[in-house]
Amino acid sequence: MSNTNQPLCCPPLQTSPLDQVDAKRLADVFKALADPARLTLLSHIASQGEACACDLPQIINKSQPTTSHHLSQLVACGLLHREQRGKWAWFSPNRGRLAELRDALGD
Amino acid sequence: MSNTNQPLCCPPLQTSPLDQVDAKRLADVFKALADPARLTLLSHIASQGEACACDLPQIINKSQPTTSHHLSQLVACGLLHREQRGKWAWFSPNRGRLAELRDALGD
DNA sequence: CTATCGAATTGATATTCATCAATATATAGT
DNA sequence: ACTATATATTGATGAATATCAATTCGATAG
Repeated sequence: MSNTNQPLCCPPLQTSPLDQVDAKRLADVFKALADPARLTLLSHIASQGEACACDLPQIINKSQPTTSHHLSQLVACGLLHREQRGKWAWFSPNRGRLAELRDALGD
Repeated sequence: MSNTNQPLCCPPLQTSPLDQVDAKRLADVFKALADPARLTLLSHIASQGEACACDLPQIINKSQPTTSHHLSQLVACGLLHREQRGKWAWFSPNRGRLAELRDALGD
């Protein structure tokens, strides 16, 4: 999907009309936030600073594959970073991306 | 759906873990933003200050019923206000709600 | 090299959602 | 009341998505 290191897009929503490309890019990120389980994951990870994948199925009360799937989506749209440490996968928030989102919403 | 005049929810995502109720509430609003057509509508309306429904199908290049459906969703989650003026329906942004969303994302 | 354990992928299913054509509702003017 | 126009609702359909069980992939330890 999108390159996580590249800026997301666009001047603030309320300032000038979005063009088609930016609307699609933004929608893809909001899509990732449009699910209670993913919001819970993101919030949990962001408030801790980081979290091990091994602990996350219990946080959202879903199976391991489902949890993995949600995490992948958050990584794919650049909201989370993933790091392998030995056998374990650790996730941390991409606060820059969250700031970009805030800016896109705002004035 | 949710009461538009009531505050949306929750301390910032990155500050403390969302509880289930807040996660659901937030997800519902993000769901409304998770579509390019709705983002385009919101952005168009917010940058103009207001807009007549009559002009909006051409903005997103979709049918009148589809456009109406998208507008309803944006109103339902409190992102847009709707006002009837004679035969026409006018929509304006709920900037307060957008600010709440920004706060929910941010630090 | 093999066994083990954590995480991702595959395949299947049920649900949600975007979209449009057709129809209904509402508002204004004659 | 009747007509015309703007918007909403209904019903149907195809596409996308969340979820899990089963399997595969990957990494470490013996």
